[in-house]
Amino acid sequence: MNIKSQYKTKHREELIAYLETVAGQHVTVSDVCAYFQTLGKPMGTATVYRQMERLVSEGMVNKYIIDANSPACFEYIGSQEHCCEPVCFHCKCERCGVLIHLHCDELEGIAAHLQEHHRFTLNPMRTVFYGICDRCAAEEAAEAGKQPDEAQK
Amino acid sequence: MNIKSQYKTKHREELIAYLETVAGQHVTVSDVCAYFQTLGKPMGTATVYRQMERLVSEGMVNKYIIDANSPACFEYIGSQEHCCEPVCFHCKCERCGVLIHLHCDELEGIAAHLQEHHRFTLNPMRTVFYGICDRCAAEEAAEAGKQPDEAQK
DNA sequence: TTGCGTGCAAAGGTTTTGCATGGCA
DNA sequence: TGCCATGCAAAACCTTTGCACGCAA
Repeated sequence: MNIKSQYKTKHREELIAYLETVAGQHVTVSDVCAYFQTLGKPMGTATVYRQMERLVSEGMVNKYIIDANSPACFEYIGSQEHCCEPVCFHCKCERCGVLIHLHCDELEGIAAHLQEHHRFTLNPMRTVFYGICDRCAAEEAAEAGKQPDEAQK
Repeated sequence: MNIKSQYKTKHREELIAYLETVAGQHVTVSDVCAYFQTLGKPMGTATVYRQMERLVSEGMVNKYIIDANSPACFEYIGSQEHCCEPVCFHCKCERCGVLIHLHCDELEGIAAHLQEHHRFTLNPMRTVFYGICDRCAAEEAAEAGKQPDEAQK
């Protein structure tokens, strides 16, 4: 699960530094490229993809697939210092994009259940629950109330 | 949530008939096209996409987005004739990529739990549990035993 | 007859890959 | 010095779209 090589290049450090400044938000590869472009320190698309892939497998960054046609979103989560004792679960609102961190014993039971009954070793760092947060649910309900036939799109 | 038009074309009927025969399994658009190709009744890619989109909005088919690089998976659920809930959960192995789909009452409790205790409306169609399948876990353990430093790739 | 459905091809966008060059250790 | 990282460009891939024709109602 660990990555071996890893030269500590300037690009890598700058990328991590930038990600830290937007921790808790989601950024796309093109966001990253645009940012370094404006800094006068352009970073190639391939480089960003390759570094992101590595950061994801290192557990330092989460990757979210919102939609097949949208670019992937990345979120810096650091070294999970805040998630040390219990496992940290993430819920992502598909509508407003808010990311909710949960420390919940009952959810931890999922991992045990999957292991025992389905022989599947869950990786909570990589797993994201997609859905609708309560605020968006309320807003959608309100919209549906106004225009019952146009709730979608 | 309903679609208006709807001519009852032959392609549509044949597509639904095929989907019924693979109910409970995942199929991609290219699977569908390949199937009709072998039947000598080729169906255009665009047609399949357009019909699938409609079937999804009609609630007859579920669409699953597993990974940014994988094609979307579709699953026929019909008119919910079969007793259980139409939604299934997915486990994706990070190592070999195998996709496991589960119809599991205990996992469905998660949705209820998230709703009641965290006010989060889970979307099981978008949610994928990442982890390691049992076969890969066994292989990794074997590799780790042989060569502790080369578990990956 | 009207207008949706279909097929083909091309476009759109994201992500990956090949290869030569540059930088870290 | 060796090997990884980078950049550029091109490829690969899935999905959508435009347009002309065919078919359902």
